[in-house]
Amino acid sequence: MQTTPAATEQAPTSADSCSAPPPPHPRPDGRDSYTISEVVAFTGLSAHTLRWYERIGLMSHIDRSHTGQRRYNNRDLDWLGLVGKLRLTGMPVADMVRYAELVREGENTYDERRDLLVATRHDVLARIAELHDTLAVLDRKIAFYTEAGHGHAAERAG
Amino acid sequence: MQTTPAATEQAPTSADSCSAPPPPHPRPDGRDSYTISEVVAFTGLSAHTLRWYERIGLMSHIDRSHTGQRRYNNRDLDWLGLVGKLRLTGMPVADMVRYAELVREGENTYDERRDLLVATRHDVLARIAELHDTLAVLDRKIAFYTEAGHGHAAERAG
DNA sequence: TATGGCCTTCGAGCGCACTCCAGGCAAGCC
DNA sequence: GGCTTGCCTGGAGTGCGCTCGAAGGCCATA
Repeated sequence: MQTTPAATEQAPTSADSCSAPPPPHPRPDGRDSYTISEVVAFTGLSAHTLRWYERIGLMSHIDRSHTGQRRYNNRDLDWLGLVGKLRLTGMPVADMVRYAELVREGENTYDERRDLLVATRHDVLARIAELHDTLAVLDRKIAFYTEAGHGHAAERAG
Repeated sequence: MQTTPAATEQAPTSADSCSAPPPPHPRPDGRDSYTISEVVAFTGLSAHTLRWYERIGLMSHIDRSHTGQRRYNNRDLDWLGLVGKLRLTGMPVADMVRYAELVREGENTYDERRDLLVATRHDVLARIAELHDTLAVLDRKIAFYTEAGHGHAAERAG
């Protein structure tokens, strides 16, 4: 954020709020049991994806109704929230599965879990730095095109 | 960077410097013609990828030696630098190809190019914000595990 | 009873961004 | 000439993260 010389941070345009759909997480009300379609609504993930997460061990087995249907609880939703965040960092699903396994193994994996999160944290910092770099490049190019549009087209830009 | 209460920024561990290979861009010396393998060394991309970029129109046709081998020039390297940055933003290759086409079409596409870059800039800001969010989550969890490791394991964390 | 809707499982398919292979040519060196 | 190295081409293959389809179960409402 601080590396951007050009362009004050104007209020999000409509196009902007489009690009980031309003958080599909209106979240629970007071219950602790949700059907898969409710979780779809909360998380924005597809039912297929939710079932797939369970199959690959990214989620522990979900409670079932007497008819065998999945009933997600608030802890499951919390977990999905974390998974969503980790996904944003670009962490491979396999690594998230690893973390999930550590959680299932119990408290004696605290150290390993911490290490994993710390490593992820470093990655995130690195990605943020990269993005700031990129932002600087974009700002230079945008400035160029803005200049050029204002009349005197001069040097050529990629 | 500013959202991190826990964990002082210790010197990168060896594992860390591994995860981010030192910039594979020692860049040119004084020439303006490079073989594909030199470009591989500069960019860290594979020769396969470089040829593929050309095939799909992400790079304009590269000069050839009298024997038909590719000879990249400094402008090509600059372009690859930009492509590398855009790639970091998660921009799809197809969009980059679109931008490349605009560049090839000439100066009358300045406005459209600018629009595209501005849109990308918004995306980048959004991603940075997401990553800061994620960082906050990671820091909370890391703090929890650090606490817990120091003796009193209490509440349970995901 | 039947219709619709949402659920189940298993397994195949898809889109993206590469990645690799087979087969071949040209140049340089012994 | 023979060998190696480096590059060429077109096209097939890979890995990831979903995404979808087929075939069927359960159950509420008409």
